[in-house]
Amino acid sequence: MRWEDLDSEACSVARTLSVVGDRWTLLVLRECFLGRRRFEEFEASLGIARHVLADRLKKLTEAGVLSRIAYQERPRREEYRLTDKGRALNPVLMTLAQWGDTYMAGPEGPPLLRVHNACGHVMQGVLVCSECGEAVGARDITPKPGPGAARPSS
Amino acid sequence: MRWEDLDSEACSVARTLSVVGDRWTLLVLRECFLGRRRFEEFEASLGIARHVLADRLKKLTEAGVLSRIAYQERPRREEYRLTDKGRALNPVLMTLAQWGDTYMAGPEGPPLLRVHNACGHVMQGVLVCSECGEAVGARDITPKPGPGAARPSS
DNA sequence: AAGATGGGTTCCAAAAGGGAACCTGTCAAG
DNA sequence: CTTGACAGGTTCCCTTTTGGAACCCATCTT
Repeated sequence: MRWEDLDSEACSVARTLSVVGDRWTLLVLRECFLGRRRFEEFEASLGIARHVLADRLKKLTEAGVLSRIAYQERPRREEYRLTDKGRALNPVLMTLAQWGDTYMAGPEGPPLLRVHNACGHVMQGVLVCSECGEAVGARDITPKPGPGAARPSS
Repeated sequence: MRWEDLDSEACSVARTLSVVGDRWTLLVLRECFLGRRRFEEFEASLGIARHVLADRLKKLTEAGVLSRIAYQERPRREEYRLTDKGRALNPVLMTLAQWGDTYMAGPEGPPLLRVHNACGHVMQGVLVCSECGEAVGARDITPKPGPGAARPSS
């Protein structure tokens, strides 16, 4: 299977990965959530090859996850900012970070904490059911075909 | 930067991606959460090259995300099951799936729905603050260095 | 005129991936 | 007792993607 074909799979995970499932893309997005916006900032903080970075930024922009916005004319310079669609990926980054906090941190503890602005505490994100509000684990849910299941090779 | 060096980055996202950040790994895990366990099942449902699948399963097993368990002797056959560490990745898969449901689904809607066993409703996972219980968005949190920040090249 | 800056593009060698064929135990059938 | 099937890999070859470094280009600054 080719990587670009993933977006036509009848699976939202696969479709999402067709956009962000690349080696570097999620790290670029991590930098975005930390406030990074400029090409050179991404390069310096990630150590990514420049042409790979250029390619990822282009693809993320085409996908509507980032937008290029000029921050000065003459010489024209553009920076990359998260769109709403991009900010909607925050839960993915948070859950990735929390798994790393739990399973990949050294004895000192996690490298980065998250403070909830509203309540002021260091927090963890907890995934709860939108309907009943209870926390949900892997075994608490049952998958069921949805309306978009088995699209007839559209 | 080399891919394997990611686990020594002072960032939990990077460390997590050093385990699951590969093109195929998250799709293998999706299959695990859907109940797939055997080599041939993974191959058939993913269309992945066999040696790549063998490599990913080996790496996930070494990382403690999957475990190999014999389901018959003579001939010895083994299957791959999620460990607790692996099941802890469920929030990552759920948030990926939900982003895809929102932004990548066709007009028909998402291909797969999730039913919460406890309350019986079709649900979305909502990320809430562990301290105050409020839903958290990208702009509601402020990162702050944690105890494991800037490890002195341990 | 000689840098410096920001944001890329080009080139080459090395690594990873796709596809198909081949290998290894074990059992079942003829 | 040879042939086939099954599960789970491994090998081989060729294409695509990376990593790394060099080069390009428009615009200020000295």
